[in-house]
Amino acid sequence: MTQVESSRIAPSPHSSTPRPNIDKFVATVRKRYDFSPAEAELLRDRMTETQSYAPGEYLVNEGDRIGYSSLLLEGYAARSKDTSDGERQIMELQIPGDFVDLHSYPLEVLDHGICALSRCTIVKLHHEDISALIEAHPRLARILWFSTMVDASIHREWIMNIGSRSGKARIAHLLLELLCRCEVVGLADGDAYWFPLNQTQIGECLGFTQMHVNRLLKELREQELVVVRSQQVEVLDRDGLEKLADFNPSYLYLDERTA
Amino acid sequence: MTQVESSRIAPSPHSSTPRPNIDKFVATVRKRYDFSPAEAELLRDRMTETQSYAPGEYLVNEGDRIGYSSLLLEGYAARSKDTSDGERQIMELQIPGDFVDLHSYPLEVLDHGICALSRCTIVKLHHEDISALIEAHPRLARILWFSTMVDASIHREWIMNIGSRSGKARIAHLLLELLCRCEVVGLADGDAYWFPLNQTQIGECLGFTQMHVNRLLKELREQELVVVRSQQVEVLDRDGLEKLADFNPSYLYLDERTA
DNA sequence: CGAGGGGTTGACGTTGTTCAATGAGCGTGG
DNA sequence: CCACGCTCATTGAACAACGTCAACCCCTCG
Repeated sequence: MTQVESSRIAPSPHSSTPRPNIDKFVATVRKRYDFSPAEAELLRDRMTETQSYAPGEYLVNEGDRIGYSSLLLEGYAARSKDTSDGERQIMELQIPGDFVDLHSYPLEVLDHGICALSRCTIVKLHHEDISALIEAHPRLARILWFSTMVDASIHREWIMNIGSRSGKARIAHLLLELLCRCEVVGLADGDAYWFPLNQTQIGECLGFTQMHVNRLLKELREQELVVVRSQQVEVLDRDGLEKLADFNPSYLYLDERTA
Repeated sequence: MTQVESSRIAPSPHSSTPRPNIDKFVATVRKRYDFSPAEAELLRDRMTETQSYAPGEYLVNEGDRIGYSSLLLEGYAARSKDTSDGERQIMELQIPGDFVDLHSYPLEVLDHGICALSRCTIVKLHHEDISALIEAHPRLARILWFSTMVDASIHREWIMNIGSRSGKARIAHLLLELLCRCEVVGLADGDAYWFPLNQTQIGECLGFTQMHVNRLLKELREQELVVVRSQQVEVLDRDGLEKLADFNPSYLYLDERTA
C-alpha cells in the first residue's frame, strides 16, 4: 500500500535521477527473459532524465515524432485516440514498470496519444541509445521487442473483451487484468489495488457510457464480486469474478507456464 | 485481378520454392524503411520452405510454441481467439505480404491462433535464422520489429472501431482498411478487391451476429456506398464511405507522410 | 456558500440479438 | 435429369442490451 500511496507524491518536473529504479520493468519481463543484473545495468545507464505529468496531461500526442521512449515509474497512463465526435477511446492502461511508448522506436511516428490518468513520473530512453544498445547486445532487442509484443497481446484481448463479452464480464475482465499486472510489480495489496480511473474513463476503455458503467458496477457490487470506489478496487470473490469474466491471464505473459 | 484469382490455385503442400516472391512484404515496409535489394536478399535466402492450407485450417493454434514464423504469400488468414461459449473473435485480417506470426519470435508462445480463411500459401522463416540475421544486421531487427508494431497499430484501430463507431461505420472501416492494404500489394482492381469472408466471419471481426451484418450491408448497398457479394468488395463511393467510417489510413503506416 | 467534479437513479428510445422461417446457388448421387 | 443436402444470404418479429436525457446527490475546494 505504501508503494501505491507514494505515487501521489509529486517529484519536481524535469529532474534528473542518476539511477532510476527500473525493477518494475525487469519484473514484467523476468519470467520470460532472464534479465541479468548486467543487462539491467546497461539499460539503467542510459536512463537518467525523468519527467512528471499532471492528471489529464498528454505525455505524447497522436502524430508526434519523438526521439525517446518513456518508462513509467509512477502513476497510471492510457493509450488513447480521439473520435470525430469528441469522445475518446482508451486502448490500453499503463502502470509503473510499463514502457509506455517503446512502440515509437520502430514506428517513429505514433498513431495514438499517451495520457496521464493520475500524476505520473517517467524516465526517458533516447532512441539513439536504444539503437546503440541493440547493436552491442542483440538479446536486448529481443527483450524490448518482447515488451512491445505483450502490448499487442493485451490489445488483442481487449478486442476480444469489447467484441465478445457481456457488459459485466467486460468490466470484470478489465479489473482482473489490472489486478494481475499490479501484483507482478508489487502494487497490489492482497486482492485490492489503487485504481485512479473514474466511471467515465472506465467507459472509455470498454465502449460504454458513464451511466452504463455505473449500473454495471452496481450489479457487480450487489453480487459481492468486486467493489470500485474512491480510486480503489477491492476484489471480493476472485474466483467468481474470473469465472464471470472468462479470465485467463496467459495473454499477459507474466509467468513461464503460460499456455 | 489475375493476382487475385491465382490465389485459388493450390500448390502442392510442403513444397520447396528456392526463391519465393517476398516483394509484397517489401512493399508494406518500403515507405518507412528503405529496404535495399541486398537486405531483401538476406531475408529471401533464409526463406525456402513453403506450405499450403485449406480454408478453415489453422496455421497456428493458440498456445502453440513454434520455431518459425510465416510470411503469407497467397490467400486470406485471420488472427483469432475462441470464446468460452463457442464463438470466435477475429483480431486482425492478414493478406499476402503480411508476416502472420512474427509475434511468436519474441513471444515464443502465441496467445492467439492463425486461421486460413481461404486457401493459403506461406513461406517459413525459422527463429534461429531471425536471430542470426538480426545479430549480423541490426537494421533488419528494426524492420521486422516495425512490421509487428504495425499489427499493434491495427489492433488499436480495431479497438477504436469496435468500441466507438456505429454499426455501419464499423463495417465501412473494415472494408476500407482492406482496400488500402490490398492496393499497396497490388491486389486491388480500382476500388474493388477479392474478399473471401462470409457474413458470419465479418461479424466475428466486428462483434456482430451474421444477421446484423446482413442488415448493415443491405443499408450500405442501398446507400450506394459499397457492395459486398460473392467474395468481392466493390467500393462505389470511396469518399462517402471514408466519411461515414471516419477513416484515416495513417495507422497503417503505408506512406511516409502519415501523421 | 457556490461551483464543479464525480456518482446515482429513472424513463424512454435506439441498437443489436434471438428465434424462426424462407430462398438462392451448388455439388452429389440416384 | 431431378432430388437432396449443404452453405450462405435474407427477412420478420419479439426481446434484451445499451445510450440519451434529465434530475438529483455527495463531496471537495475556493
